[in-house]
Amino acid sequence: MFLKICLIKRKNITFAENFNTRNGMNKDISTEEKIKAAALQLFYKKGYAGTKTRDIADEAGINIALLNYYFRSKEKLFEIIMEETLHRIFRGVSALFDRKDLSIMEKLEGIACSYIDSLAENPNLPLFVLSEIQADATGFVKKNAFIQNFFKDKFGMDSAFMQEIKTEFNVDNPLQIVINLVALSVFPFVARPMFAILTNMNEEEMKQFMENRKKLIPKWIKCMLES
Amino acid sequence: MFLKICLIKRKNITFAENFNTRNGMNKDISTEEKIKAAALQLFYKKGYAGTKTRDIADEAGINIALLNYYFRSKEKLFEIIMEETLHRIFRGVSALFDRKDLSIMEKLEGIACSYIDSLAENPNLPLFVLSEIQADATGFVKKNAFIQNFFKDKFGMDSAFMQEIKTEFNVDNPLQIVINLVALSVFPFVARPMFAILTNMNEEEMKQFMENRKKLIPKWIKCMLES
DNA sequence: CATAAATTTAATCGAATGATTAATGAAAAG
DNA sequence: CTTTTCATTAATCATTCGATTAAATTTATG
Repeated sequence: MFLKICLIKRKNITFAENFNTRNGMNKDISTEEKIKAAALQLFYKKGYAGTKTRDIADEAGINIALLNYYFRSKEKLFEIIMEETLHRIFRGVSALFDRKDLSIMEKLEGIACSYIDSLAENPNLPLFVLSEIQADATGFVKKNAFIQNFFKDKFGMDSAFMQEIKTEFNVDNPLQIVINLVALSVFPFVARPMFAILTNMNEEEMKQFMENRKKLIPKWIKCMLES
Repeated sequence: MFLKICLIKRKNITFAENFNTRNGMNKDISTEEKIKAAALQLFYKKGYAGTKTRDIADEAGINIALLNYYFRSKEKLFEIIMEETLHRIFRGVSALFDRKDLSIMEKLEGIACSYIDSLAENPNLPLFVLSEIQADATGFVKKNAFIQNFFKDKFGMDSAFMQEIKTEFNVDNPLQIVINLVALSVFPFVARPMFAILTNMNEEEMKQFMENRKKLIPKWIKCMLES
């Protein structure tokens, strides 16, 4: 009963309204956003099971009850964050692929750059997404069905992009190349925690290392395509 | 008190003795191994926090108390599995690197092959290791300090191998190449759950895809080194 | 066989965890 | 100013979870 009322209430108040009326013109971040920001950091680092609602509340500087007041449950909060995360990832790639003025090589370069830039800001993101899928693949598919269609559209065997690669270069399986591109861009971030331990690199060295790859990866991919 | 006695007791019985006397000549797998096997599968898939002792017990077909009888706690069991996992990973690479009869390219080829072969049998392994490090890097380092020295020995900037690469080929940072080798070999397994969802590949197609890479990766690496 | 030791089980304890309630404080509306 | 609505808190409930105990069963030993 309580929950039903609560949710109906909140439906009438969009975030924008709340933001402008209640808290008075961006004065400080809304509670809802504070919770989401805290939850995101913790989920990214410790995963769903490893993150406790009390930790989120502490990190956000609020009461546990507020978390449920705004998001109903830990699981719902998680779903929202996962969904926003996925959209953030795919939106960037999507925009790049819709541009008609870029050649294949330019698009490949663009992917590497945009991945590295955005992951530099969220280094824990890819490992978070991948391990949650590993933990519960069926649940993930059920909740994020859109992804399959998206991928089929852009990277399916008979998509424009894949056909172009196949004809322009003489490659058997373009999927191998696409995987390589993502591997070279994303893996250093996935392996970053281990990499940091092994190499004793500091923050700055690590950043420079990744930065260098933005120019190197397209070179490597090009030489794969032409070999 | 109970625990102390329990542990002291168990120290006098090595696994081999137990195996041959108690259960009579390999007749069936020892309880200890059954628990470890079940725990490994679950830890690999769901991570430390996501795996419940009751699930391990169910999977192994035993009582929860037995888990603590043999391993004292969930955490100790986890540490054992993590340690064995790490040793399994590094032992293979180590053996390869100690061979004097192989050229650099042969070693690089060997790494790709051995990674792909062993990960084909434990596809969930890399994501497990990497995400546990992400969840608690300091704890990991404390418990597995040997890794740092190992890596410094084999892949440190002034190790024989790295120096060889630097002189034989004209590469600025050999670490970039090593990371690429690992990325190309390991990433497909890390991304496997997502990859499976996106491409709708079945088990057999996936296996063939990975198998093909064993020959492709050395080719790609070679062309990176020579470009 | 009888006794001791090792293994296994059922029952349960205490702490942690997700969620809820009822009360309080703050802001908006009339 | 009063009333209503929304936001926040402290306290607490119900479950889950890791761990332990004491008893039962099995296996080894003299």
